[in-house]
Amino acid sequence: MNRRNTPTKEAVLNLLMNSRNALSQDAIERQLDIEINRATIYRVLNRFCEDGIVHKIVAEDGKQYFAICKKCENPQEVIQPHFHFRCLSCDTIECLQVPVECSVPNGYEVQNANCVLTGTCNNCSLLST
Amino acid sequence: MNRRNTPTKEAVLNLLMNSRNALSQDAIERQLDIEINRATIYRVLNRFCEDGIVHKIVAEDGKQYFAICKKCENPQEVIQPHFHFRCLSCDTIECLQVPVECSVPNGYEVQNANCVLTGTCNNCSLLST
DNA sequence: ATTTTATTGCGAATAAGTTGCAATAATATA
DNA sequence: TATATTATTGCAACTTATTCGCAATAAAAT
Ligand SMILES: [Mn+2]
Ligand SMILES: [Mn+2]
Ligand SMILES: [Zn+2]
Ligand SMILES: [Zn+2]
Repeated sequence: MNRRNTPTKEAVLNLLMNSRNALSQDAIERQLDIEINRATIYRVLNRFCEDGIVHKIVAEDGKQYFAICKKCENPQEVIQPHFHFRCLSCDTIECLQVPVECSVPNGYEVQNANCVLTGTCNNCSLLST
Repeated sequence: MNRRNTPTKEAVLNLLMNSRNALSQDAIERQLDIEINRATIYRVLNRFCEDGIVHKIVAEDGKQYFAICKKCENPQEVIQPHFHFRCLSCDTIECLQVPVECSVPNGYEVQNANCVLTGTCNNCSLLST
């Protein structure tokens, strides 16, 4: 399963890298300048996830959102699970720089975390006052 | 919108109260001894949520799971957001007694939390050794 | 230049959850 | 107790997100 470079892949990756928010398939489709099929976008995203380039967040709306792993800082470091924030007002999801540290009961083994806080982001709470 | 007592409501609530796991609509439908329509189950569950009797968890599979608020202990206390654990092996979701404490950036207001850890539960990790 | 096979587009399928509507039944009221 | 009110239910249809099969396309290897 060798990966190939394609315009689609690059376009989606660029979009994710330049976005400060996690994006859903349809947000990606809308924001892309080139037209890419829905199924293809999902396939590209899932491949990115398999390769550890991107991580997937499932929000309480049941939809999948995708974000680049290790944004800024040192892109070497392995990404660790972190919280996400979903603003109900502007309907965006962003990665918080807050690691998920949770002591589970004895014998439990955590492999992954999907943690989404919901509320109002800084921007929106300022606007509403 | 006064609530009425119905066999359906009681059956669903009993099931949830006696279950140690969060249940999805189809799990509920399967486990009920009486036959209840899919839409009805969802409506009952959503009403329970509105009334604060039940809380909803959305897992990474995008499905909704429902669990009684304030199980054992003092049923007076307001339920606080807590972590959930989803075992990939036995495919169950349970409420952990671990509160979600997360310091969000300045100006952010948290209203709700949906936090699901994934991995292997105690039972299943014992079995696999 | 040719071959190999990863990637894509298209349409159809799947699955979860919701909604409109008419029928039913719990509760309030006379 | 009989009647009126309206919350609840069942059914079928609908919506929306995601996946899948398959044939066509196009990277990359030879
Ligand atoms: Mn993230
Ligand atoms: Mn819970
Ligand atoms: Zn916002
Ligand atoms: Zn298990």
